[in-house]
Amino acid sequence: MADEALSAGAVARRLGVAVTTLRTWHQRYGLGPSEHVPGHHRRYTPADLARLDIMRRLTAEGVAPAEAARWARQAPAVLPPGRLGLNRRATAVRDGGGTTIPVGRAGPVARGVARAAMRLDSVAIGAAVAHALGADGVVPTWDGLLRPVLAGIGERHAATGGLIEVEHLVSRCVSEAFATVARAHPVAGPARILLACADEEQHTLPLEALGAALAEAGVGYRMLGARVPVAALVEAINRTGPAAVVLWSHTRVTADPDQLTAVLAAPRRPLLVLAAGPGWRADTLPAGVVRPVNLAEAVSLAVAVRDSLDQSTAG
Amino acid sequence: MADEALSAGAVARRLGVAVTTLRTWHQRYGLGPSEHVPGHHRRYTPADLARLDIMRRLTAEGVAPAEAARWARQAPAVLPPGRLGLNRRATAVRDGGGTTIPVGRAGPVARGVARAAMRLDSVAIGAAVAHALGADGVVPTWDGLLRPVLAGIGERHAATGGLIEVEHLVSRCVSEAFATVARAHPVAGPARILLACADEEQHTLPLEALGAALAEAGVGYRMLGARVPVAALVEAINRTGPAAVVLWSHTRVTADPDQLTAVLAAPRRPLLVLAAGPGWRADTLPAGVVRPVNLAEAVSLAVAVRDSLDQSTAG
DNA sequence: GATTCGACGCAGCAATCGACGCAACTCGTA
DNA sequence: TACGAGTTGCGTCGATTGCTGCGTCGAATC
Repeated sequence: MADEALSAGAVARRLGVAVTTLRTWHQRYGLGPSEHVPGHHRRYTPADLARLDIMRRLTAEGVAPAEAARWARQAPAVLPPGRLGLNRRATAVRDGGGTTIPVGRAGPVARGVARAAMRLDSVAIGAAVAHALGADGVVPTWDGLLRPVLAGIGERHAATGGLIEVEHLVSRCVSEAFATVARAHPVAGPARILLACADEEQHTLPLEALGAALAEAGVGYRMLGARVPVAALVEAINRTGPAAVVLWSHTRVTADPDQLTAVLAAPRRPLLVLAAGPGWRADTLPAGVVRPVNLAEAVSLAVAVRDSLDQSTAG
Repeated sequence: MADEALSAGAVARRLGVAVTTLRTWHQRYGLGPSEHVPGHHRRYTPADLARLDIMRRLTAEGVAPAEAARWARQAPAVLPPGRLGLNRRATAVRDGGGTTIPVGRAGPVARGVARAAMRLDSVAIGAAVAHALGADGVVPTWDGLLRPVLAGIGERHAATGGLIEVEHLVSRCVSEAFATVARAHPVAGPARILLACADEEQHTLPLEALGAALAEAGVGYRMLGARVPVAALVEAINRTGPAAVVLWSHTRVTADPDQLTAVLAAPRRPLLVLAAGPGWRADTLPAGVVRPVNLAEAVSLAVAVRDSLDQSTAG
């Protein structure tokens, strides 16, 4: 029970900064004990300590102190990437065979989309996807409907070599649906999140899903699209100074960690760098890069960044 | 006191222009912070930001920067995002260069799109393109606006090697706009036209333009998308029995005439086979293949096929 | 008596300042 | 068709500004 309240000296020693700095942070950035009577000693609760720890970590990573403080002040400890378990088990429904796409137990809607895809019926695909997006939202639709269908097509394609036209057709329809969602949710503020594919990477759909989810959540973003060379990515970062950068890599060959290193070494280093997609290997990622396991996790991280204002130096 | 005043860098990042440009605008057009002591840092108030936003919006609409600045300077600081005057050039103002995309004499709207593209401002691009599509229709917009801009980007990309991210961004925006057009014109009848890229061909945009134009004309079509192998194309033809097939090839390497031969040899041979795109060479095309020189020609051919078909079945 | 408080000052460094120049685009003219 | 004039965005350079961490000092707190 000794963690009730820490004195300023104890906190300073624990964080590795001077006591005076702690006072400065309190005065300049409002980053102090939540309950403090002027003139009396500061007593830091564990929550205050967590805030200060975020501040310390961000400044250690090169984020400008004022910005780091803003981030730390309004962060309800979002940095630990918690597991958002959502393995929803569906009831085992048997469905007929024929020339279809394996969708596993993704439900009847997925099966319907798969059949429409085999018919090359883009109207039906678009209608079904749009309806699902409107009814369930982007993230559930992606996880529960689109990813299973696309995975099924991919599986089939890998096994038989055919079905390429089906894959393209579904991709286009899904892409259109995402674009419609994004257009239906215009975002007022400036775009603080940059979405880009890794170099040579041409799978844009997951990034578009993320974009649609962000638009749904009211977060502005900039989408660079497929095959972004490192130089172009760094230039875009310098030009627009995003708070977060999401780099998507679908396969291992496009997941060159040097791209992430280049992003981290940019003059205007983003607050948050996300390495998304199955291509990245966790053990080769440079320090300071977060690897979301989920669309949902990527969205929540990006939403958390939204509230951080820019103004790198002006206080 | 946090968001009262923005630094120059923060404003530049928010607008998507370089910091030096901001200073230039201040010096040349008097478009700077209302209270600024020479030698001291510039602090932009929300009102100043609103002025700059007017400047940004006007330039994105194609207004010459000097004129846009004049407009923004004497704006009552509170101009909601209403539609301002359209692309009418009042006085003969010379329009300069800078780091832009050459659009030739394609008009102020093209220049506005080019400027917005350089700023990676997808919202402005999408709005301008959507407005042009709605006002002028697909074919004129493609020939008069989109193709010049895209050609300018391509030229510049070929010359300098950069600008890839701009190219992707514009492509995506245009693609979304086409999709929106297609969705706004639902076609009742069956899809009799099949649109496909040649094998290994990945430029989809011209095909999407054709699709949007067909939708606008009330002609149903099926879009297969990029990189369609010959086998997949033939199978799709057999499965759906289209009256016309459009095969797009952008570069010469993807324009293998054997693909056209295979289409002509399909069990359900289409009434009309179009070899579209600059990749095809007229002297190597098999007999029975038509080569449209234009988007307009492709559209009119497709419309003709539809009409003749309707006559034969319904008459 | 040890520690912390608020206030103040100082040195290092990143961002910005003003000035200047360059390259590129458009347009009028020869 | 070629070329010069007018515009425009932005990179560069040396100087300046202002943010940042921390030390110091007299008074107050524990």
